[in-house]
Amino acid sequence: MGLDKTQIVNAAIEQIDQRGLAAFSMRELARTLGVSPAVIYWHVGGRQEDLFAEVSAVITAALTDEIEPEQSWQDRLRSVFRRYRYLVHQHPKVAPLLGAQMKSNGVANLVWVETVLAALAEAGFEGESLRDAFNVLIGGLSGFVTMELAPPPDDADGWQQTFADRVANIDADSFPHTHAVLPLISNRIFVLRWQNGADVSYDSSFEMLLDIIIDGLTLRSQQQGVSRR
Amino acid sequence: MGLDKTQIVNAAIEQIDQRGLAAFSMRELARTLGVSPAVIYWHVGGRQEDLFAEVSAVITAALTDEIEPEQSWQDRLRSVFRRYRYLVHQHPKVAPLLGAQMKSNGVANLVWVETVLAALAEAGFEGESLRDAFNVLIGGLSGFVTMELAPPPDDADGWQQTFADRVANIDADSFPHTHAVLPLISNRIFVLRWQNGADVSYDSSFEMLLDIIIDGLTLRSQQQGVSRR
DNA sequence: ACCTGAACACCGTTCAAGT
DNA sequence: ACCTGAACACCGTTCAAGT
Repeated sequence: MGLDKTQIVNAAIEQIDQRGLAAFSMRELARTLGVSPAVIYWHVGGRQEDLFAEVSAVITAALTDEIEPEQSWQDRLRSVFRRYRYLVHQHPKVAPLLGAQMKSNGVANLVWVETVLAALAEAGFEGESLRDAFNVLIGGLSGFVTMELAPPPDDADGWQQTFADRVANIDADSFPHTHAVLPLISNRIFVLRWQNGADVSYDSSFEMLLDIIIDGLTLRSQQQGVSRR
Repeated sequence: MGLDKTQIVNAAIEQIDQRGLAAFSMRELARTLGVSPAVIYWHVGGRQEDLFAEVSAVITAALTDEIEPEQSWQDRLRSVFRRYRYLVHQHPKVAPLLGAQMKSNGVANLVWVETVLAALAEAGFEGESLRDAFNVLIGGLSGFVTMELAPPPDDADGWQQTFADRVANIDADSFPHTHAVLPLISNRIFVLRWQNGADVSYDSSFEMLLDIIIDGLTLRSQQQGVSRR
């Protein structure tokens, strides 16, 4: 009675949550499981990527829970993408796997795809614009979460401090607009920050993007509807 | 007369372009430069992350070229994000560095930030909504490009074929909406694809997202303008 | 200032062999 | 079916020493 794929995947998630993706290692994982490295390969398939795909699948498994079919298509989309963000925030250090590796996001669950496509079909999208609307949602919103949770470097050298200082000393003559709003944006906009979305809230920015996209899709679905008649 | 930081960074870009980010190695880079590994550390700073940051900086250096100040703020934003996408597409395999690593996207150039903030200020954004508008643009649009160019696994095993087959055989009863539009979406939407944006065009999806965001910001800037008077 | 060589402490992955 | 042990071919990074 020994190891189990589920246990291995859970241990991997735990290890990533703690030490981060960059520090993850198959051998270290084997060590914490008290087992020879080869065991992991035996249970999970030939490559590290297979394990990462499993990790992604586990984290996104609960994506479509709590979707109520009687809601409007807009509200269903809101729910499912808010939930995506919520689930990834439970494991912020896994985020790059979901956003920036195709084997992982290819595994993602079909119920999710079906839910989004059903909502868009109900809205009246079809053909190429259905495809585009789908990609707008996933690319824009999952993309946002990926950027939001992009991992900072390990701060062995004092990178955070150095970068914070650089930001604080941005030249007012060369970059007047930036300088003028520095207290407002410092460490709180994507390019000028030394902490990520695990430490600084991007809630209101995400909500604004979500609103803009849903509104934009609503508008375009009506145009579609009109042109079909 | 020897090596130079610029040469090292360029060689690194070339190596990533060819073999991909996963296969990148400091030692291999040293080998192709005909030099001891230690040399790279001497020229570029103590860690691989420093080299990657330089790579990112080079690729995004030309971001704000060709911006014409007499254009409307909407058109300037369109230009700069289309150009972002264009530049990253020149080096698709570097994309994860820009989207999913903070040290890299922290380095990104201040002229870019200034350009975006200036456009948003002209639109009438201020305070928290300025911050959100900025994050909506970078998070949504750069995030889209990151997802679009998420690298597929090396196809040593026949992952592409396997996945393509899985998609082709999606069950019509369990996933009716997905099944109904399969020919349209197969390999062309983010979750159901085995190639990425380097091989399959996402132009129209990106343009739709760009339109939606600019339109949404225009609307919200007018509401801001009204409330200020 | 720039480079070499060697060393340290690791990796991922495979494979024969054990039970 | 599940696991061990050892092996192969690598890594990133540092440091003394050379010119």
